[in-house]
Amino acid sequence: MARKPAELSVSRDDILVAAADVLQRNGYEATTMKDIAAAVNLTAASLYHHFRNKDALLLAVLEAGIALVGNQIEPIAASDLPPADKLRQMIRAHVLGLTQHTAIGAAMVFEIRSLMGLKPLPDTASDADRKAYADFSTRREAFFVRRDRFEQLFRQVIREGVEMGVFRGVDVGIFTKTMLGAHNWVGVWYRPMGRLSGEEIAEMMADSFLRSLKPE
Amino acid sequence: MARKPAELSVSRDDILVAAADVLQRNGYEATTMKDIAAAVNLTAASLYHHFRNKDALLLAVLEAGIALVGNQIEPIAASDLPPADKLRQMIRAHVLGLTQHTAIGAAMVFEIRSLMGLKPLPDTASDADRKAYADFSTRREAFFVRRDRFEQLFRQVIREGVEMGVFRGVDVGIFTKTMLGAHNWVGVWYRPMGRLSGEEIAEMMADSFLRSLKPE
Amino acid sequence: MARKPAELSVSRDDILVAAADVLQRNGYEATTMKDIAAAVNLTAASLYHHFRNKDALLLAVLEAGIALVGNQIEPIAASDLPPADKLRQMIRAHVLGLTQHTAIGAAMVFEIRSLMGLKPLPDTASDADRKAYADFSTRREAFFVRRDRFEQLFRQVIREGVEMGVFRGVDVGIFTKTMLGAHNWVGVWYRPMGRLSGEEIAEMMADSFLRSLKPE
Amino acid sequence: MARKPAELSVSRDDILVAAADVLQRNGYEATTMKDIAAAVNLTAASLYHHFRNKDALLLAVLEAGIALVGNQIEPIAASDLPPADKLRQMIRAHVLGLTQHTAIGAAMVFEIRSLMGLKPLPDTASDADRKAYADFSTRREAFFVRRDRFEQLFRQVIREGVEMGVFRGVDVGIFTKTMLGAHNWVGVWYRPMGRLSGEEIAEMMADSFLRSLKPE
DNA sequence: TATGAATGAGGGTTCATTCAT
DNA sequence: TATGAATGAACCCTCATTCAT
Repeated sequence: MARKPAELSVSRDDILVAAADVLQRNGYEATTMKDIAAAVNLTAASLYHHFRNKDALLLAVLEAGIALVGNQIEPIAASDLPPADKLRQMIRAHVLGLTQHTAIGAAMVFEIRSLMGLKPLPDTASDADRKAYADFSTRREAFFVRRDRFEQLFRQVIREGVEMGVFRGVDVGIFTKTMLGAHNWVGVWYRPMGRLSGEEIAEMMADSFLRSLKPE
Repeated sequence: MARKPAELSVSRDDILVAAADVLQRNGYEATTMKDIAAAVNLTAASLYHHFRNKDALLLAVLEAGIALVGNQIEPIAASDLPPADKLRQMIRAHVLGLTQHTAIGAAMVFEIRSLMGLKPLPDTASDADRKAYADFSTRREAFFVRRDRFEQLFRQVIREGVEMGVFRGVDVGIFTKTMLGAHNWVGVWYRPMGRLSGEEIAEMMADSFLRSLKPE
Repeated sequence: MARKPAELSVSRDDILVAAADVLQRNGYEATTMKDIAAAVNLTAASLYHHFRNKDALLLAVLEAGIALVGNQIEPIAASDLPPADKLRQMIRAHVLGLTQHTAIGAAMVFEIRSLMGLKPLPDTASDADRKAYADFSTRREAFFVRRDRFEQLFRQVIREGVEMGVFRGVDVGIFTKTMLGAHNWVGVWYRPMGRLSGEEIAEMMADSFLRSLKPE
Repeated sequence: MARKPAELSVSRDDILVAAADVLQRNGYEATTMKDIAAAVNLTAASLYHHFRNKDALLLAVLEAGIALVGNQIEPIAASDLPPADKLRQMIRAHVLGLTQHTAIGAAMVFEIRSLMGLKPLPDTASDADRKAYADFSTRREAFFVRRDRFEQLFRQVIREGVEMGVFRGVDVGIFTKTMLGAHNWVGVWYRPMGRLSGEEIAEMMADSFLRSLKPE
């Protein structure tokens, strides 16, 4: 009534990767713990050794997602490249990242709503539950903060370029949303073995948006 | 995929009675919703039409229990009988009530701990959950208040008797606890078809405690 | 033992609108029939007088969604406007439509996955069930066909413009996906009472993409 | 990859004491092996080095409980004191014992039901399991025998006193149950640092019951 | 049409228990 | 001895759906 055969027990990260994959196909709500467990050859009960509950697993996937893109974009944004070059690189990095990790990328796009919609604690929660939830809430907040910060980075390059006159006078907010919407959608339609590589796609998208920003 | 055959759908009270019975045998924690449902020929899911959850069911049973004895004792306590007569009647009513409804009586004795130990809400609770829990908490508090008040009634007759000198100078608190302990235990050992009737037992117990109170 | 207060009993369309709204907030899987029913002051059971089941309701919402945008875009696409003007009008119509009906727009974006993931009929299905399922499948197919056709319309204007040399030589597929991704995302971030109107946003987005297509 | 800090690894008795304490608060069914383990700074798995399973742990606690009171009362009952003195001492010893070890006392009161309700062996049990179960059953039986014998001791003094005419002619069974019920309840309401000491309480209760037995 | 009561089918989670380390 | 990882079995509860009224 216990134990796994052998094959090097699964790590927390293995689960994360598999979970992202399952989530991409089914969505958070339609995905069962059993589904995720099966993807790593465990039982649902075993997942609870690695994650407190389903919500925590989702959060971990999304944290991985934001780290994935954030770690790429943030250094570029912090560099002192001129706006056009900086934006081009940021777009390329973003799109490329999403094509390389479609599962996590798609989770970022589709499952954030689930993270927002999570039910608060009932008044009946034990102290331990409350503590755990507080931790969870803190991390959830941190996630949203980082995500917002991420958007700010794009917003800033664009604003800078506009102010310096190297970009035309677009509405910074709308342009950013437009661009990020296009990026996000990549995770929906991109197929690894398709006609074009992620790099080519990233290049094309960067090109499109930069052309769009060219001053008259 | 639905419906009950016929036989006049079960009422909330039917469930309560059956639940008390199952609880007496197994205890709250060891009793499953399925057990209770089976006792009224329903499925567990159906119970949720009548009670929000298992806790609410327990509370309802206990409320019925306190009402059972309270409704009997309170009028007697409010009467202007002399202390000895009043106490005698109260004891008889209490013990008799418990022998007549052993299941509910036993629940009162054994399951209150479960009612106290119920986990508070997690911080994740929805507003609806919170509202429901607040209602539940209110009723739970009311239950404890009524139970304490119940004990006060016994305490008062005894104090009155002692002060009037018709009872010996016992420690009111200890004597009350002793007496109520003896009563409560009746639900544990009384068997309906036993050697003695509930009335006989009630009579004997009343007699014992009143003799014990006789002044030197 | 029934009856709704007054307010002219709910129509199928009332339900559709309300359902889209609830879906936008919670997503299909997390939305219960009770949620939707509550939004139109009905009970869940009553919904089944209007829709065969939850899937059918989803499909109806999505059909409404595709009709919403399709009915606007198709006539424009069929007109003989020059590519640039035609595309500009199509973008404006699409974005404007999505801002005007954010709920339905968001459903189109987020819930299609649910429509794809629906589980097949159980082997135990009755003939009536099979018939209904067949009808449902047919309509579902039609939905996807129309949706693909919708994308083709954009693809065609762009191809035409490229071939005529009025647009630069973009990769038609990638550019279309990029553009539609940006559009879709509008349903996610657009807020009715925001700083800019839907028309302004639509105008800006059309402008951006057309500039991006300008030949060197 | 193990080891406890220092503090002289836990003994079987440490676990017993801690377990009784946890049981008092939560009840057997609501108590998890993890709860008990935590109370002695172990993990649940480690408990299995000391007790075959959860049931065995419960039995051990109850055995300790019956020994606690039995070892006190049995010698008194075996002495040749006159009935009134003997009963007085027995009551005092019983009540005092329960106030001194409330946790074990409460377990005796509340958890015996759990010991009775234990589920039988599954048909799939191994021979070793069957053997262990047989041992367990034997010990469980012995426990109940000793507990019944314990009650008999009280019954006998009372009968003897009645027969000798030093006690009034009470119904021996009912009086014994009444008295033991009152005793048992002490574990429920007694609080160590309360207004009265365990000895004072024991004295008062003994006094009450002996007065109650005084012949007319 | 509308609904209350009922249910089968899960889904998330907990828990006692096992085993390799 | 001690423990971490794993698991089967259950349990509470939810939900889509049905049917009699």
